[in-house]
Amino acid sequence: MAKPSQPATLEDVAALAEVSAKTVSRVVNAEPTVSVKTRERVLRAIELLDYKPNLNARMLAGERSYLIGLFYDKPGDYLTNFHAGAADRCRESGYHLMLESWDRDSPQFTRQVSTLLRQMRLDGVILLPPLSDDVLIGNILRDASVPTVRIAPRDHIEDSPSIVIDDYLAARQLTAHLLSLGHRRIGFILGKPGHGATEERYRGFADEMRAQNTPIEASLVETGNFVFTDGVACAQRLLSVQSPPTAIFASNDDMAAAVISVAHKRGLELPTQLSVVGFDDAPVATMIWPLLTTVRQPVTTMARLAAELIIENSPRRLGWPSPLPHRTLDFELLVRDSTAAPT
Amino acid sequence: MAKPSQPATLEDVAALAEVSAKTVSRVVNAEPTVSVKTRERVLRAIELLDYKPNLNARMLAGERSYLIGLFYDKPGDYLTNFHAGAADRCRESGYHLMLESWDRDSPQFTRQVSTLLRQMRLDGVILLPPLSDDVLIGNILRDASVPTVRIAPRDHIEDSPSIVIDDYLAARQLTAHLLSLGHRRIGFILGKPGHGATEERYRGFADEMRAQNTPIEASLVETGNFVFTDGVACAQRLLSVQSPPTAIFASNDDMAAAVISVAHKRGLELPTQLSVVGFDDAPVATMIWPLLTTVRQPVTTMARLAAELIIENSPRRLGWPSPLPHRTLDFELLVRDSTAAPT
DNA sequence: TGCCAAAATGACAGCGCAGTCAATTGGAAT
DNA sequence: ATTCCAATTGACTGCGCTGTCATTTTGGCA
Repeated sequence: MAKPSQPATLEDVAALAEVSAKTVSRVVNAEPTVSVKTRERVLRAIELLDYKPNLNARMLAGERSYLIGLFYDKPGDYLTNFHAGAADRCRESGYHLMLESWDRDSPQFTRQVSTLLRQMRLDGVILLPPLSDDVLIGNILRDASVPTVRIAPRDHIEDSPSIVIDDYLAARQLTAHLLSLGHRRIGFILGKPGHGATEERYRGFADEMRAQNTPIEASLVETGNFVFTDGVACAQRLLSVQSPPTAIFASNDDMAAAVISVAHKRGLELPTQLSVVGFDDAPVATMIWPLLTTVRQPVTTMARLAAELIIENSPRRLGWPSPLPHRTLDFELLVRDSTAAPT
Repeated sequence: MAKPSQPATLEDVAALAEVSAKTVSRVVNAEPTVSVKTRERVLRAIELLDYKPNLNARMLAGERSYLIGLFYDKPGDYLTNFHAGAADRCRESGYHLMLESWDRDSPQFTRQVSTLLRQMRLDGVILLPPLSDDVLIGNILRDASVPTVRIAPRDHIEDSPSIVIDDYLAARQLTAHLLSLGHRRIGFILGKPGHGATEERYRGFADEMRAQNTPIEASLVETGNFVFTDGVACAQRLLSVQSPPTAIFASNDDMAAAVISVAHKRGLELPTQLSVVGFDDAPVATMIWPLLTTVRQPVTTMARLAAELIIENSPRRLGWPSPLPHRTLDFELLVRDSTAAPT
């Protein structure tokens, strides 16, 4: 592995292998029309010169960019995991990730996105919630015909693949767990209205309650917008009603942590006097006591899959395969220390 | 703002403005040698065609890439904030961030990094801890002469700028806070050995204790490696000694959360029976009860600054200005609910 | 052996821009 | 008006690669 001060180019390899630059290009791009003998000679030259194709040139000349956009707006802690998973998959195929942070509420949002898209070709874009449900950005991407994969969108959008877990089913199972422990008065803290997960998780809760003939009291349903501070307020209200719930289902772990912190402050004994479940297995879920019973999404796997969908469809620019890939991945129910039978 | 299906190029603008492509290039790059009249005409044409320079072409043709690498390996929660800050600053100057996740312990680490560097020109790289102290990656970047900014490195490395907060001073102040409350037996949980912050924070603690004639007991110093689970073990040991400490200084918030969770589990009354301080103002700091007394690093500001250093030095490829910029930013002492006078 | 289609290879242009250097212009000084 | 220099502008090239299409080679078959 020689290490020339000036990186080797296609021409250099071509000269060494005594073929044309175009043939080297063919080998690099794994085009089938190269004889075995030639291919091997070229590969040896590539090895020898430690040749790496220049991405910028490829982007400029070719129709691929080897770049995938990962767009987010105020994500939770999972961003790090998600990025790691997607980056990993990208590296395997010589792709790269361009992580872009947007502010959906900024007046410049639209302009910024379309500027980016026209500045560089992206082979695809992965949309993280809540961007997965954003019509504006969806349209921009469609108009620019950038293949888009949505993570956990509210609805299946019929022009782009999506990757989800079954929030509804997970919520049902979590509720069933609480019910099986003997809880009957269960409080529920909703996420942010309009967010896909908010509806599904509540629907799962409500259906399971109904299935087991347990009434849902209106006074025990609060809206916490997925954030800790709102969760605190919800918990306080929930625990102040005449006959407080024996268990609380928070739509995510941050809000569950809020419930637990309020309970601690009030001197409640956990989990005996109050059971709490969250959702997401966020870092905080295992950084408090009692450890949260929650649902884990396979974030890293989702990320890999999202990147993979784009990478695999990138060469042929024919659009997505049909039927459109909508993958539902398995979640994991994590029963930990925050749930117990009511006293 | 017309919206042609085919993005406008330099040529298009040149034609409309009735100048040469090169002149448009000059305007776009804010070169001084363009007459006011011409510049205005060109600017109008740019506006009209909504022209955006193609990044790939710029990278290929010019000596700049408008790309900054943000390299990390297992960062904490602050990554999201850091990325957002850096991305923000980048966008202001038409730059982009390439977030790269490495595994320092992987045998392919070196090869992967140098492959990336030869695949695309980066105008600079920002190294997040613990990569800031990594000699291997430092050398690769130096050999490739990629301007590098280190975040919170252990030592000032004299060939690249760094951005730090004064961990030592912050730790002293945090310790002084505990001391002023009346604590004398104070436990300490160290971070990961070798990590820059680990040493500085302990040094600050030790110096302040010494300055106030308070002995440090060897049995009250544990090593928690900055992670929650190790923090749990440390806390258990610390609270099991014959006469346990009345306060515990954890080198970061995750470990402080661990102390609090153990205390809850043991039924200790917080903060009266045990005061706890953390470091970083991580998300968990405000997602538990009692809210953590801690130190906030201006992560977003650090990120902006790091990006800015690279952006500003990018045009002239003369290397860093001298003296080398080593910025120490102000931290913020956040006294919240986890500290009180001992009973 | 010769013929032909298929397979393999190469020549060349051009992606969109910035660097180089030569050509032109403008204006101040004479 | 003339001269001269600095300010301004443009022509041209090449960055490293891929797409297109022409050319050469190969192998199967008559």
